[in-house]
Amino acid sequence: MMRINKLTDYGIVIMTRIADMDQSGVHTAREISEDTRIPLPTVTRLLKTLSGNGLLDSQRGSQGGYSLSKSSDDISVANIIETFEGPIALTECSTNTCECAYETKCSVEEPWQKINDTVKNALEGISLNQMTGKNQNVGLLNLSMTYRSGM
Amino acid sequence: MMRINKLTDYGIVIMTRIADMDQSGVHTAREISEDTRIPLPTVTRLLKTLSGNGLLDSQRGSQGGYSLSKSSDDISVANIIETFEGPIALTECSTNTCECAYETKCSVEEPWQKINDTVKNALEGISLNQMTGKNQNVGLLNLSMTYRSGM
DNA sequence: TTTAAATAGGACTAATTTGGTCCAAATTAC
DNA sequence: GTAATTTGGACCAAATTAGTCCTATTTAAA
Repeated sequence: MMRINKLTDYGIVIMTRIADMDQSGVHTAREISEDTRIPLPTVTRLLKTLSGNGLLDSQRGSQGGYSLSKSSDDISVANIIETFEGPIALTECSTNTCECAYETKCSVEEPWQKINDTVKNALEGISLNQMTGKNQNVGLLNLSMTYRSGM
Repeated sequence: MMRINKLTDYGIVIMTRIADMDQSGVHTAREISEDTRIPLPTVTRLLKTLSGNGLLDSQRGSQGGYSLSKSSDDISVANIIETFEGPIALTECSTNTCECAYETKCSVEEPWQKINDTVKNALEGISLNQMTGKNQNVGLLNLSMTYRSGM
């Protein structure tokens, strides 16, 4: 159904939640799990991935936890998705590793590249800040202005 | 990796191939299989789905086969994707059956709706004709003008 | 009217991906 | 030193996807 994965969805929920809470503060896996009701083992795994990819800073040990590595204005939905799913590409053909077993695919390659760029641009245009509750309305206005003008 | 399914990809290849060949002619599953090198059983299943959803007309019996149900200008990539994967929606939240088990998801719902609209618009803007070899360059020009102006 | 060439419908299995859990190790504050 | 954390990785279960196969139906043409 051309969905992003559930874990990616969770990842966005978690990032949004951290941004919604104290942005400068440090939050533990347990805290986030209780807050989002996503099971703890799953949350820890997601947090590891997010920090491993530089979207979160981590602090080990007692009183440790995770915090945003940069402002929620500077983190895009595309950043989060790519953390979990790799480069945004609807078909293999649009990645560099295209083998094109069927020759017809190749005539189709460039249009796909454009399609993927469009999708990627859309996702890069949404900041984490726009996903939070506080700034939701502002974010929506910006967003709809951004993409409607071209369609 | 946020990909469309392999079968959907095949579906697009098959439709493109039919559009590339004689558009008004009738083509059998065997012919298309040999042409695209996609295994026959898989091709027959895909063709059944495509005709069942109205993108292809089918004619049974000897001398039968499949043909485009309408002009390749009037068939979009979105049409083909939706045939195999249902409504284009990156998250469940953006469909009508959203249950929002985690309350944070809801603050995120509207941005997602916008994102999905963007993706959907992009895919609706690509016609099958633009995917074919002949009209490739023309199609690309149109496409890039369409979506670049807004980004 | 028989036969061959097609599509139609659906059941079924294998392969792959995804979701989720768990454990042992390393780090840090108190 | 101890408790609270993250880190890294292995592991399994569940769900989805890919692919095949069989039988029925339809149609053109010999």
